Amino acid sequence: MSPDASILHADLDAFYASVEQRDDPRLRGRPVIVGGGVVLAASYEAKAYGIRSAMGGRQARLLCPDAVVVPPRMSAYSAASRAVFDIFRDTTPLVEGLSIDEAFLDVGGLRRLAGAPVDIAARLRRTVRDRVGLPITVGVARTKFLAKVASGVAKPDGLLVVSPERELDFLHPLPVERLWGVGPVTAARLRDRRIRTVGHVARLGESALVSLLGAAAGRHLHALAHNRDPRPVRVGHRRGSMGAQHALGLGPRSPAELDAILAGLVDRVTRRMRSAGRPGRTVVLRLRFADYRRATRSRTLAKASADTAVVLGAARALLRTALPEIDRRGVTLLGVSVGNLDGHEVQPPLPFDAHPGAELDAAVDAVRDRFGSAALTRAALLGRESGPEMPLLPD
DNA sequence: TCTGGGGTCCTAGGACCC
DNA sequence: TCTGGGGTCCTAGGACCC
Repeated sequence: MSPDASILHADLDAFYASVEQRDDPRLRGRPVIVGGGVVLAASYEAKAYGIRSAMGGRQARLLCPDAVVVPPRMSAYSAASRAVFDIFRDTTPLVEGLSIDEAFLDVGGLRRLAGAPVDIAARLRRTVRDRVGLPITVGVARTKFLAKVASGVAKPDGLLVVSPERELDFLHPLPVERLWGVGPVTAARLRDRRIRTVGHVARLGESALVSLLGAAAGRHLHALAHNRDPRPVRVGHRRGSMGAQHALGLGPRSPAELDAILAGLVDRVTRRMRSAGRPGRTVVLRLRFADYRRATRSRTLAKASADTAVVLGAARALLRTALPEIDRRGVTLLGVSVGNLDGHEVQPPLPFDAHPGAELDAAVDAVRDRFGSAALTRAALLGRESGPEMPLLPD
């Protein structure tokens, strides 16, 4: 890991809402909500009223009746994202995208060429503002995790560098919710133990955290609280699954309706898989019931496929098995995703007599059973010298 | 806070193999 | 006759992220 604070986390501010304000001057300076049923993004003017992403639309309008609600324009956001990522890649070849609106950039090797990380970050922010017209916040630190925390603290439209000698001073007073991987459930679990800040987490032993949160989460949190995060910025890693889903509302649905929706979802997913050249093996049916609890049903194909008919066949079989439960509980969301992209074909086990090494395996087992492993080793050594006619199995 | 759409990673049990 | 440990794959569920 570089001893320098040279990892940037660049994060567009209120991305969808900012694109809307950029493209329609009447929206600038006003509270803007993107998305109707649910808030996909809220401008900072709307956030001031307590509106957050993923909030119900009704609740949002109650908090701020004057907010302008606009439908999402995904293609405009994709285009803006591509333009911003082009600027990222002009800055450094080491760009790791995290989502449509944020990325890590490693600028460690660029000091002589492009200046100190803080100068590179400032220039990056200016360029994104000038060329794409969007506000972006950049955090700079020695580790990915800390760079992300820094950008979160610096938002909106900010720049924050955490120098290596001030890392824990910066980190420890922050609330635990700032740690990557601490959501509502984990935060509540920690709060019950009076653990409220990152500093409190750091003072806890790793084993205490592991027993509280499980092995992976406990070790992960312990490491982050001490700013131990050795992960490098990785270029060009590909996603492991692709999916599509559709929310349904509360009305009853006939099996024929569900089947039609399912076919539409599979068509969308397999089109994307084919255009990406990424066949997959594990078909997952995603369900949400009327009580908003979720369930998945999955099935793994012998061979990876991006074929509509093949994936639909598997999805239909899964839906059929779920129909009784859907009947009882009602369904409010249907989704299909395909994982195990590029997964290798699994060879079915060969029948005993077709297995090329089967006789040898049986002979080896027989020798071990009757004479022990020492005899087996001796036989193997002799076998190597004397060739395949060496009798392994005494009659 | 009454509910979108797209993902990631971890856990845990069972099957199966060596 | 009884007793092992380790590894992989599959399925299902859950927490979390943007």
